[in-house]
Amino acid sequence: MSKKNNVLIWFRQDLRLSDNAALKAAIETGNNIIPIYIWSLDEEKEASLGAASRWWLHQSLTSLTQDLEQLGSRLIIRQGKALSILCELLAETQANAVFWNRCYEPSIIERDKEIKTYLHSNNIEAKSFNSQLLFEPWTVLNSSEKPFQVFTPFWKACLTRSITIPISSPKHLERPTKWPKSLEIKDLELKPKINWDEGLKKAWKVGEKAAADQLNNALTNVVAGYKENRDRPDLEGVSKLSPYLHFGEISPRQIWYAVKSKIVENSSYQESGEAYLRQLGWREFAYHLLFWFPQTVNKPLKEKFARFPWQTNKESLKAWQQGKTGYPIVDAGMRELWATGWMHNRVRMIVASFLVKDLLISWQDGERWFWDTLVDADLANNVLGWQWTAGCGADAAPYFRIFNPVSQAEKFDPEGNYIKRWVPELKNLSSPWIYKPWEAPANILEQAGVKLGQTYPIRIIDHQSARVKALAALESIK
DNA sequence: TTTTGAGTTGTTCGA
DNA sequence: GTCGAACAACTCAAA
Repeated sequence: MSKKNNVLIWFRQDLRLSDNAALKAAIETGNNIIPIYIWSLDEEKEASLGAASRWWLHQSLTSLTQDLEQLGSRLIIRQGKALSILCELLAETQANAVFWNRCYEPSIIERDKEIKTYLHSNNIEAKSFNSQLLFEPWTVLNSSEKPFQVFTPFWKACLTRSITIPISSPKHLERPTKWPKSLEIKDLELKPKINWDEGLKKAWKVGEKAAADQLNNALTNVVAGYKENRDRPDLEGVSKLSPYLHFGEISPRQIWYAVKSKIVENSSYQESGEAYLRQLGWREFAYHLLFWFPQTVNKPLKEKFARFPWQTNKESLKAWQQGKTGYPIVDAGMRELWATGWMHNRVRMIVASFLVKDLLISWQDGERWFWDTLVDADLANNVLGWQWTAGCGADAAPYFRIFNPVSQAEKFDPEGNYIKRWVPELKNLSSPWIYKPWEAPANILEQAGVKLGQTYPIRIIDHQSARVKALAALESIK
């Protein structure tokens, strides 16, 4: 019997065993599989994780390790520059191949190219696969062979293509005769040093199994009512799959086919099902734009926005970050974010519009805060969302679309339950005062136990005049 | 080739 | 209270 070779399977943003194209290809070589994870702190600068995402990663690696052990395998963890670590591991294990699934952050694309070139020149097989997107960004072009900059035609073009059917999990992984050394997960120091993660622990179960449960829950309880409830932060109206998607604990193809089969089962599911899948389309669009316009990581796509008169105001920024703006819906959102590492998408738009258009603080400041506090922080999606709100991105919101934080709250949190949950000091106020406590009569405030400036902040800005200023600022860059 | 209409997520104003 | 219009500029695709 001939001795088998070893092959490295390099886990990155694909922390799952099912529908993992690189893993499948590694298995098909018939060789022994050595699963590895490399924590490259300094190297992946644009994608280097924020605190909430690190917390998630710790849990996710723990879960992946357990899942691999069930297959008789392990996860080898190392820390350092990816190429150096790969070379070390190749030497230690005598492996002759490295397989991975592609990432699309510009700095990671560059790094991975260098790694591939280096390995090939040293006669190591290095192969990358698509397991994170429905469509590779370079394959979706308009009739002039250029990247789309408007969502609807982009998505229409996508829908004419076929989507690869997901692969099921392996039952067993061949192990090497000798395992290389591994760090322990705790050595990566991903968990916070001070104990601020209680809310995250309560809000989330992490890992591939949890992702599948979350999807099943969404298929049963969310997707059918998606069209109607997706904008309601007070209800269970969205799937909350974003962090699982970011870390690759579930793949978009798995979600795609799960929703499609629900539609086939029950045609009344169709309209909402397709509205839901369209959101996967937005994720694709974000990756597509980041690939074609990598400078948008920190620069506005619409160049005239480089001249926009952004304000620096540390106090206002801090009030926004801490959920102390005096606008209940904004504060509720920012506090939900801080407590759970997540915020409802409708509320993300409201708080982002408030930062960018009411406070005139740059979208990059908002983007950084979201990056650090979201468990689903994802470069492509975060940049698209903030540029869209600021009006400087592809297919952006029109400049005159300035969200009114009072009417948005009245419309999408009609009972005020979302506000009451996250801003409990207002819980005894009723409609309409809960949306605008500064207009409430003194006796109402008193009955509700609210003292503006003491129990709840006085609003830091007047929306009506802020709106006028924002329009003038936008006029100034025309 | 040129033209035309439509395009995730809104607000305000005046009839 | 409800309703329609106006609020740019530009990309894209179909006519």
